[in-house]
Amino acid sequence: MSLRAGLDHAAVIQAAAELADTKGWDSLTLAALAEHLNIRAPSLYNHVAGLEGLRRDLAVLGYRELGACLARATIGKARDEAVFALANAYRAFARQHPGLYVAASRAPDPTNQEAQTAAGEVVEIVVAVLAAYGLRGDAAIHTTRALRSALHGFVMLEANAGFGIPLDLDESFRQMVQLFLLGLQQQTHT
Amino acid sequence: MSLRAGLDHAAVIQAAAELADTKGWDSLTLAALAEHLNIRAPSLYNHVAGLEGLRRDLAVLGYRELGACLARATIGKARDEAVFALANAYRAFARQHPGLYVAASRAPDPTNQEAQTAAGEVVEIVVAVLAAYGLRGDAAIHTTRALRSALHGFVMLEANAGFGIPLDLDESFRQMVQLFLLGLQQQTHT
DNA sequence: TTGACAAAACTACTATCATTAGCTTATAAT
DNA sequence: ATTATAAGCTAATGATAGTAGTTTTGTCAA
Repeated sequence: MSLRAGLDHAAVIQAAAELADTKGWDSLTLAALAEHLNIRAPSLYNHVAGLEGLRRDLAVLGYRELGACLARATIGKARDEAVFALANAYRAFARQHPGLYVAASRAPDPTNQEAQTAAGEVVEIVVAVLAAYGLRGDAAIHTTRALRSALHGFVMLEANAGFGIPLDLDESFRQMVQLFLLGLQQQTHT
Repeated sequence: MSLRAGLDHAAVIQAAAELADTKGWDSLTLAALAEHLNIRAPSLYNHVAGLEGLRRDLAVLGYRELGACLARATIGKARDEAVFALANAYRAFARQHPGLYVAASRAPDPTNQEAQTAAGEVVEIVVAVLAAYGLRGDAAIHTTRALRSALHGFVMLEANAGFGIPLDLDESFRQMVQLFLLGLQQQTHT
């Protein structure tokens, strides 16, 4: 075993993701991360561009993992079945990776091509699922935004205990997706 | 003019709201607030219970102002007209008061009756608007959660520049509310 | 095998911020 | 006028991010 920690960029980001998921996004500090990795805080600057850089890099990991999760869930499915699978996978990801999800809910760095691509792929999956309803062009974008808003809003409110009343959240989520699908059906009918 | 600043709790919270709205939620620090008020940071502890207490108190102001805003917008309206008015007022509030909105999107302090009441009144307005569609009991709660999720998700994504593509956001928002109403109509038909 | 180089880690330091403790003084009620 | 309270203050501590400069280690080529 070497005396040096032997970290690289990926290992640091991975450790940061674990820390954010277990201790919370707000508790992800360079000091805590350094302690977790058994190095001194300034050594982290060899791998990430400060706290902001760490958060940006974590966002990219978040886009990728969320995208992979959604792709896995929707493969081989279509229309309502695909939408339900997408929605459930989205919510499951946010619950299993609360810190990484928050990281991924930040806007991708406009100057970073990798970030743009990874974030774009998440959107593409939603667009692809909705394409089965005949949505194209602007209509596809508007509807994608609606679905994303509902999913994002729900998981954020859930994570923040924003729903006060103790009524089954699983059922609320199912009904929300169902409501979206009913509306979609009506909209594409006309 | 007195030598003493003569602040009280309300004035401090009000100043904090302005600071959060103009400089951003993350820039709301006790140091910045104290400077803005021309006092020293420790003096703030005469009015609020630290940074966390300030945020909790700001949340209460947020619930109240948001509730008043929504009530004003929906008074004298019913059904689809009321839902559109509510949604537009909700989004307008989040845009005009980005800091206060973030404060209000935190869960109300369970030990603070005032916070619970203020937050509850916001939910009550949404429930009341949806009551016109014959929703009662659990169904009303599920549907309220769906609408809140969509609204919250949209305004948060909008505030974080989360919608990458440069396509008219006003139109996206209108279509999202329309989609919700179409679904609602279908759901309550059966 | 050895030696040089780049990377990874370190120490030491500064600045900002939240927070506590304890002191001072303005103000308002008596 | 006196006094009690509350609003402000200074001073100090501890956590954190970040910078500068140094040491050390692993690797790779001579």
